[in-house]
Amino acid sequence: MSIQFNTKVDCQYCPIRHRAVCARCDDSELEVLNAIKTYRSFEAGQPIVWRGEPLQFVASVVSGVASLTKTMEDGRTQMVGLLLPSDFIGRPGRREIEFDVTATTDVTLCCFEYKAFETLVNDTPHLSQRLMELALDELDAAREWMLLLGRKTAREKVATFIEMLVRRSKVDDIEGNRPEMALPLTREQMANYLGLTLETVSRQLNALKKDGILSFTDRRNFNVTDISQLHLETGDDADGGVIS
Amino acid sequence: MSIQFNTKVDCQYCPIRHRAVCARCDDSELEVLNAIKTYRSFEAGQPIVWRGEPLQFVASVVSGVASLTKTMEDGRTQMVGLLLPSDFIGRPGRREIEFDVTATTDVTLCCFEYKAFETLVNDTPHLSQRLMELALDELDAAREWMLLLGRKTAREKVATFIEMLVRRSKVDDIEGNRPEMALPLTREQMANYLGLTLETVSRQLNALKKDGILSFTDRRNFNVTDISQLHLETGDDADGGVIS
DNA sequence: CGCTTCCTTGAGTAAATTCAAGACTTGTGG
DNA sequence: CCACAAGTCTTGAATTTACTCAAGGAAGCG
Repeated sequence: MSIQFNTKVDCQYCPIRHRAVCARCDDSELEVLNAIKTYRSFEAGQPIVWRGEPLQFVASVVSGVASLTKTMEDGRTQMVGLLLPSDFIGRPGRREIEFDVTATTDVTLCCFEYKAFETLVNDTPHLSQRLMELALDELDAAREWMLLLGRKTAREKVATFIEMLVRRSKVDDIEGNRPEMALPLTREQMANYLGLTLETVSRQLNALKKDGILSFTDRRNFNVTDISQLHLETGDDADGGVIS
Repeated sequence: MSIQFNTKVDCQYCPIRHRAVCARCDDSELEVLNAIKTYRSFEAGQPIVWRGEPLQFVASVVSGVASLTKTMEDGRTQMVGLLLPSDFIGRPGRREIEFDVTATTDVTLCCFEYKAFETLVNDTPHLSQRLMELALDELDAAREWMLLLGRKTAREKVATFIEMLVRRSKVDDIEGNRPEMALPLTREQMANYLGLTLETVSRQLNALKKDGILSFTDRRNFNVTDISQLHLETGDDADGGVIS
């Protein structure tokens, strides 16, 4: 069994307070949200929503990582989104989604009953504005990923994925030296995100290790040993704009 | 010089009236839009907006086709969106975009000055709701394309592209028999949309012709001779749900 | 007519996949 | 504590798909 995390944290102390759907809400709006929110936990591997199934709730990811995946009839699958803390599940006016949402690590969600949330959105510009921002951010991210899927080499894909993990996780980390990080996905899941096979992902990760860009403490935990070289490997800039 | 098309058509008779950003507007709202709109035309190949350049206007595509493309430093390019009539350029709160917008055929846009439109959106729920719907539609389309780019074969990619053209253009056509259609993109542009090379696109189109699925009157104009087989070739269904 | 752009087709190549075998990790039960 | 199984990951060898390179044909435009 996974760690349960169903104790409601007051929004004031919520780690995703300033990035989630509630980011623009004032104190009184936050009180309303606080009153109707519930926490739910999912173990790694569990489904959160099935494709085509009507949403019972919408939710923000509080901790952990969830994935959005599309599957073809013959089993080929493509991950079309990765939900990290502060990301949102569910869209106004869309009761069904056309991909599966799955917990890839243990996940805690801050949930709102579908209908109640919809009503609230209609009365709360701060919420609907933020939902639009989140949707546009996702659209930008999806298009960035289209470039990766269509045009990048295997090595560039893997480097880009690692760089994205570093960028997104820094939000939660204390400034300064770069702590060890965990891969929230298996080789197979990374392959499905990057449009590769699991063998190719494995080979490329080990190549980045051999080249002194990453170092691994075990198969899932690593350090970036050369962040500027990592950036060069993404193909995103001719000359590596150093990140940190 | 291309055909100019700068005569303002009254919204009432506008071909995209019921699908564009104005779809939900009532008569009085339409009057306001009608007063501030202007038409602009672009010849095939002309840039409409450069990446990073502040938008002077937002616009709906009235006729023609425009493309959104991302380019890497070394010249690799990926088309991340295709704008057909009724599609919208520009998003609330985002004055800059991170891709180039280019006319791929002669294009006519229904334009609104950026600041004026933004003000109007804030006062008009019918507009902001519709903008959200359009953004979510684009997000769905982007994710569908991620599956194509990451997991489909060259043949499936080309078949999917043709099927999408047929589906989207039917909107404007009279019901019944399938009229001749034009490819709005060169082989190279299709390749950039599909994550292929232009040679591969050419080979796959000719293979679909050889297999009796398409027939060409010239290089840019074709008929779908076997729509249900075309659907089978997209890989989207194990057994082809017949479309028409 | 000549130029340019677009498209086709062939031959050889390369990047990533497929297939296969085995190693490491973790948890379960003897 | 060890054996065993399941899941995950690595590595090698052969294969395949799409790419690259190259040449030439067709269409459009001055």
